[in-house]
Amino acid sequence: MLAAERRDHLLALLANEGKIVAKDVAAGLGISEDSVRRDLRDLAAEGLCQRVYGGALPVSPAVVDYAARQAVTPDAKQKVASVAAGLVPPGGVLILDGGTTALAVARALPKDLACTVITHSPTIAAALLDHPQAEIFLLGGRIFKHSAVACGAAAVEAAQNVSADLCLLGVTGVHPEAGLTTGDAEEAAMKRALAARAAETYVLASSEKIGTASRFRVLPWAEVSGLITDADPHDAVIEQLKALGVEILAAD
Amino acid sequence: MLAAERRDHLLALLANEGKIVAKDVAAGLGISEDSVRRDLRDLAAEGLCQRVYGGALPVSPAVVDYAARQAVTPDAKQKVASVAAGLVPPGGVLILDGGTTALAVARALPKDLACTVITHSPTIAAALLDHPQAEIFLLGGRIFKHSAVACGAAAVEAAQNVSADLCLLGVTGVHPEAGLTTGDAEEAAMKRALAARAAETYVLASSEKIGTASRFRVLPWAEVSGLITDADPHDAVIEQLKALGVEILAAD
DNA sequence: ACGATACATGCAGAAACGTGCAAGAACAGG
DNA sequence: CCTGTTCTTGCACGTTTCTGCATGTATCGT
Repeated sequence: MLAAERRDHLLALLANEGKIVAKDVAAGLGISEDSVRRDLRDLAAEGLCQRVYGGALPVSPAVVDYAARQAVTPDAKQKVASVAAGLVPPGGVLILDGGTTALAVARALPKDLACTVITHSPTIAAALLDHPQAEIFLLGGRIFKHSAVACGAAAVEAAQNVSADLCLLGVTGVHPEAGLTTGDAEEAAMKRALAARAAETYVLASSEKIGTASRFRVLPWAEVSGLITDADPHDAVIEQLKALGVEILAAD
Repeated sequence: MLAAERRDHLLALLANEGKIVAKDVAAGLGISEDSVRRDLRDLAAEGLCQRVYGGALPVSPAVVDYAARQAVTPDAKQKVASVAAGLVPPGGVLILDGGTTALAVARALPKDLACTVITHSPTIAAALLDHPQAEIFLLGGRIFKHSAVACGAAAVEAAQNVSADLCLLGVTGVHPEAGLTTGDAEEAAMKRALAARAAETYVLASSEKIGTASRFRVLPWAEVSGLITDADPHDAVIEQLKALGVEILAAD
């Protein structure tokens, strides 16, 4: 059995049965559990399944979204979001990325702040509906289900027509050499397009992302104004970033 | 049964029944009460449920509401939405307007329907995230807070670049002479732009809108394929519309 | 106040996990 | 055809996580 064939088999299984039990699949196909686990790990990295103890489950944006809406935002993200929200001046124009941290920023914006928010996330646009003074501009395009944001050519094109004072970007990896990274190429391109349209770009990264890198680069450090994080300011990685000239905004 | 699966099961149970009794679940799934209690403890820690003696309850009434909102949708809109959802063929391209009735349509679409939905409503885009087979295309633009949809020049321009088989339009007034009307000029223009991009246009209108007119005209009857409503087919206004050549799809 | 039930905690066996390693297959270049 | 490289795969190992049970404590209903 070819590796790619196995991969398809797993995805089909996931679609048909709604779950994968590593042990059963290994026994069924006559291969080792290690291979199954490796495949699942890869699929999960690509956002095609959700890895859980014992196997995998389908990525369920509904559940994620549902959980994100109801769950108390983790403390770290909350702190980062508060600091980020403080960067937005009255009357300012903000480009806000998608993702849970950015959503926390949207919620952290003062309810009566008169500003303009440009976003490619329908979730964030919806969250800002109860900010009566905020002008919301939505960037359209094909919705990328994994992270629930508009991506692709149309979205990038739409982004070309806006300009902003500040861009707040969420990423999955923050690494001194690799720069800012994320797990999907389309998303990386979109974030790049957003950052290019703002005078200043600040990155939102809770501490667990510091020192890690994902597959696709978003931006090098030269194009980033600063990093907003709850990580220890004396952390080795943070110190390295400071040496690179990155402004560090501590959230704690 | 996977641990994560069990967790989902608990959340689903919570949403559907509004409560969880640890003992019953343990017996039902054939696992120890300890495991159930541990899961509930974890879920509570994440803010996804409220732990109580003997089991758990939803964190807030809003949670049950979220799952049950489908049912909570006024009956009339629900019926209209069901009929409308039935018009969408597998593989079809649908333009879906904003508004509560259209939202009901989005929810009424079969979860595994492979179709493309084009919308200018971030709310509807978000609601469609849990339709894994649906391709979502979001039309961007300035968000009109009143109805939470993208409107204005940018949105109309974005609409020019798409084409669809079917357009489902919500309106506030349905009148034999006035045609379809709504309360805002920008919205009316946007709806017009959407209808122009689809081969067929059907209007969603629960009975209370029949025979009324708002300030701004959306479309004349000549450009509408049909009307989906729960109003009595023998209603005087409905009869008039039939005479005008409007196809009436009764929802009851 | 009492018994019954639910609970948290610690513990131990089992299962799943990640990692390093080596054997083998696939492949490119000479 | 041979050789070196890369990638895949299964195995072994130590580690982490899960689960059910036992224990003692807290809470509930009567």
